Amino acid sequence: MGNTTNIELTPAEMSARTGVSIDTLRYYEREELLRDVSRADSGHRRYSQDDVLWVQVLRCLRDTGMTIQDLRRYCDLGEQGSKTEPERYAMLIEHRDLVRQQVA
Amino acid sequence: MGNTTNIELTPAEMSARTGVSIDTLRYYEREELLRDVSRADSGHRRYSQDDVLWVQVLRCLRDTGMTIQDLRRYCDLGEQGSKTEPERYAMLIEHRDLVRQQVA
DNA sequence: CCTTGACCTGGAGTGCGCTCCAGGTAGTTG
DNA sequence: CAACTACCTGGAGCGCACTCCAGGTCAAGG
Repeated sequence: MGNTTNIELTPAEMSARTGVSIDTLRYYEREELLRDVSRADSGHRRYSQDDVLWVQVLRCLRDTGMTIQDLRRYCDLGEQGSKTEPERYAMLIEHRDLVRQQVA
Repeated sequence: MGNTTNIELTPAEMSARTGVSIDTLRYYEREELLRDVSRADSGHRRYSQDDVLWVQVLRCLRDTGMTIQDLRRYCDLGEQGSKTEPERYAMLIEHRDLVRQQVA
C-alpha cells in the first residue's frame, strides 16, 4: 500500500513487452484506442502496466479481425462508465460469434 | 450426352448467381484467379457453370482470409495438372489450420 | 437511323491498417 | 560542449482488395 513506484515503460520498452511497434502504438493513440497515456516531463510517453494489458487485449481483438472502428466504439463505451457494460459485452459476444462462423 | 447447350451466363447474370460484383469478377480475372473465361462473338464474357462453382470456392476461401496471392498460387498449381494435387491439398489444410487458430 | 443499355478496356481512386519520413527536442556520455 | 540516442509531431506512403470512371463498342428496339 502507498507504493507509488508505478511501473512506467518507455515506448521502446512498451514495444518490446507487447510486440507492437512504436509507430503502431502511436497510431492506436491517434485512433483513440489507447487513451490517457501519461508523459514524462520531457514530453516522452510513459506506458503503465494497465496500458500493457489493454494493448494485449487490443491485439487479441485485432488479430481476430475486429476493426479499428469497432474497437474505438468499444473504448468510447468504456469511457461512459459501467452502465455501458451490457453493450460492451454484447460487442464481444457478437465478435466471438463472427469468428466462430469463419470456421463453419 | 452430346448436349451442347452449355449454360452461359452474362456478366450481370453471373454477378447475380454468385453475389460477386461485375467489377470484382473482372478483377479476379486480371489477378488470374479466374481463367479462360469464354467470350461471345461480341467480345462480351460468357461464364460457364464451372465458373460459377469456382467463383463460389474463391469466395469461400477469401471470406476466410486467404489472400489473392495464395489463391493465384493455388490456380497456378491447378494448371500444372494432377501431379500438384498434394501441394494444393497441403495449402487447404494449412489454411484451415490457420482459420482454426483464429478461434483459439 | 438513332437511342438505349449492357458490356468492353486501361487506369485512377478508396478505405483499412499500418509504416515510414523529415525536421526538431531532450537527456546522457565522453 | 559535441555527439549520440531515444523520442516528439504532422503528414506522406504502402499493400491489399476491391470499386469506380472515362471513353468506346455492339446488338436490339422504336
